[in-house]
Amino acid sequence: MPKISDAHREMRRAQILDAAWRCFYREGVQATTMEQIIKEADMSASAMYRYFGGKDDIIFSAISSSLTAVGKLLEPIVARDLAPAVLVERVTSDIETFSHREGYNLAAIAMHGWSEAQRDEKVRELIRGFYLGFREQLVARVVRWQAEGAVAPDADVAEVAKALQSIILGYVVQMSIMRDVDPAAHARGLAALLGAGR
Amino acid sequence: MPKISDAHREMRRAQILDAAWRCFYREGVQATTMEQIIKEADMSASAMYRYFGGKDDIIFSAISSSLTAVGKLLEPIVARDLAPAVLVERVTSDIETFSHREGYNLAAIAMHGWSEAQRDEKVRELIRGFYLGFREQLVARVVRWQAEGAVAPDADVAEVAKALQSIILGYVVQMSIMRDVDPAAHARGLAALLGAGR
Amino acid sequence: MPKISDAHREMRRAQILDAAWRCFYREGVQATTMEQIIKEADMSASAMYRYFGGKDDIIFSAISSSLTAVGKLLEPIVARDLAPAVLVERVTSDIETFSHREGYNLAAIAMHGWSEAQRDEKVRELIRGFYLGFREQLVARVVRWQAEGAVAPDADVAEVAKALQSIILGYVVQMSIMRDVDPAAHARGLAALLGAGR
Amino acid sequence: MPKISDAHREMRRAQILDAAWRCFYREGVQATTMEQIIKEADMSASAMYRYFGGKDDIIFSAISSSLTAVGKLLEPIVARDLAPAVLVERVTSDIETFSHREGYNLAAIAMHGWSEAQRDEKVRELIRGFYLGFREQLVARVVRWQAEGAVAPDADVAEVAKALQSIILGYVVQMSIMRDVDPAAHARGLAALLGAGR
DNA sequence: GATGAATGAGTCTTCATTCAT
DNA sequence: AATGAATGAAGACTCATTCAT
Repeated sequence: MPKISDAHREMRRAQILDAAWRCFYREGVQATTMEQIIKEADMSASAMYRYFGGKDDIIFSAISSSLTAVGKLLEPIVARDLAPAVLVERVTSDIETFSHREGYNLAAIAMHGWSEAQRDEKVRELIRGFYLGFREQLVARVVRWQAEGAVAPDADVAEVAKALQSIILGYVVQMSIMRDVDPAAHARGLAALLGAGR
Repeated sequence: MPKISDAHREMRRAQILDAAWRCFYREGVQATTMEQIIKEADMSASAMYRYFGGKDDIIFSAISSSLTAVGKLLEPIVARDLAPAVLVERVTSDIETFSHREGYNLAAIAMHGWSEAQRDEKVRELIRGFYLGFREQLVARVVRWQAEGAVAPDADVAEVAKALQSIILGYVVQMSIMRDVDPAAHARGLAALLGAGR
Repeated sequence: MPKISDAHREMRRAQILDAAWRCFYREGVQATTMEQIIKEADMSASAMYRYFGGKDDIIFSAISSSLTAVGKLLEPIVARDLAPAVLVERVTSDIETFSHREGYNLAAIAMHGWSEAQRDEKVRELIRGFYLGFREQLVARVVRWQAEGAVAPDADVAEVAKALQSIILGYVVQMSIMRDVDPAAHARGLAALLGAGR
Repeated sequence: MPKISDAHREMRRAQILDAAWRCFYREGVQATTMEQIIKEADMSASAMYRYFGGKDDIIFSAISSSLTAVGKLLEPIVARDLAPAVLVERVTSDIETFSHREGYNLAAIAMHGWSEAQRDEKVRELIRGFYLGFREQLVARVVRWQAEGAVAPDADVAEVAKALQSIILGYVVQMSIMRDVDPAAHARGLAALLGAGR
């Protein structure tokens, strides 16, 4: 009897979070009203409050689920044995693909999440934790590059990972603001710059 | 006589925009209320509407004036003859300094501005225009690096500038979310990565 | 077969009314929500509506059953042959005992009932009817006091009963507001005052 | 300039509290909506919130101002040199007169206040403090009766005052529930009862 | 007979903006 | 030019009640 209830509950929650992101993407997180989310999710106000404690809960859960989705997307790429510029290309390319396939702009969502993080410490901790986890994976990647001789043996791997993460995050910014970047071209530009290190 | 009025007007506008940023930084752009700005600027509601058309006008003007300030800060650095990693270090270092000196977090402001850009096309055009202008300066810088042999002669300078801009923007993201980056270390990490291009 | 059903029905109704009073006592009658009663009675919303027509029905029935309980409590006391001050002491003492034994504060319940009576004529009629019935018993008591010479032969027994009822009701008020009254002390104070009539 | 503001403020607050009592009297405290008070006070919702922090603030202030009014009414009566039954008659008679003159039923208001006191400790403390203050005046009165020989010299004056207060409070209850009491008849009944103490 | 998810109307409160003074 | 009291519309959230299962 309650078996249906549990699966049903998760389905409803996902339906609501999806609707929320479609609104957040269009209107911004704070400017989105509960009424908009409710209408987008095609349910009643009171039904919504059965699944989430309130607007803050929806915002937090939406950002959280978004990060989980991005994590699932990027983890396998970083695990592969790719050179720096190629890694950046694959990551940015997958972000682009994911954005368009899912119907909501992942880059726009990131901007809203970062903004929200500035005013809500809990959200900042959530995003920060996720990014630090991703950075750990980058560190592991850099360690292997170092073993292969692709990175100087005396380099601080943590510092390299931070620089690498800057490039990826900066791409997302340009993707959502200038909208004139392209994974392949960006990777070529990076590769040319990498050669400049000599 | 109207000269004083004009100067007065500009002073009042600046006072309001400063107050607005202090609020936006704490609360987020959309979540900030006019009442908060009014109290922070220490003036009456009606006085406020004498200097700005409304909330949207304040948001747009605040972002615009912020960009102008950042432009003035960065232009001289890009004009100097610095190697890539050094350039990035100087730019990020100046952003850090500027943030703390002015009493409001420039990185946080950037997040809010980018978020706002996703829902207000006019704001996006404003920021985009500014970033494209900055990129032009980076292109000029890359051209000179190419002339000096620091960048491969067959590289597309626009692509290189975009990659460079990613690094700077990504630094700002990490500065506002992870808050564990440091201009010098970040530049060292980048330098190590640049050497990887061989 | 319908006999069990009837007994079951009455048990369920009593269970609900008990739960309702525990809520009313804590939250006030109007401020109590159906959800609170439902949770306190540990049943489903729809089950509740099978036994009562709605919130108003529960309120009315709860007050009614409460009055019945108080009636059963007080009737035997008034029937006994006690002097005025002793009667008041026994009545107030039994109200105190009943309050604590049953786990819900009878005096608090009275306040809520009286308040509800101000806005719902049906409730007022219910309580009024009960109090008039109790007063009848007091009248009978006063008649006997008069016969015994304890009350002046020319006194209007109805007026004396009203005065007596005031003392009892006023005790309940002080019990729920000041919470510093005690049946014995109160009766002693009354006895001292009674002597003042000479 | 702000001189008008202060007088204006108090006038507005009084206007709102008056409107609130008219509503509380009809609907009960909790069941009264802000919309009703707003309409009754003939102002906008936002204007209301300029003068009171919210519904709870209005409730508390309304009860508080009501107690102050009752205090002003009763103090001079208790100060006079009257016999017990006469004192009760004057007090109840003035409460009756005040109720009808002011256009809102003071007894009904008392019921609502007592009920509210059961669920809001701050309200209970407010009312309790007021009643204890009134009781102090009664104690002073009893002391003088004792000096005059109208009360037994060994009686505990505090206990007598409590009994006296019960009679007054109980009258108010009967006034609002049975609505068949009358100050003079009630005082006569009390006097007959007082004589019963011999 | 029982459940608990769903609802629409309503609740308190706040907002950006205006206007009499 | 300046004030700050006032507003109508909208904000988040809750309620008593019903109905498909």
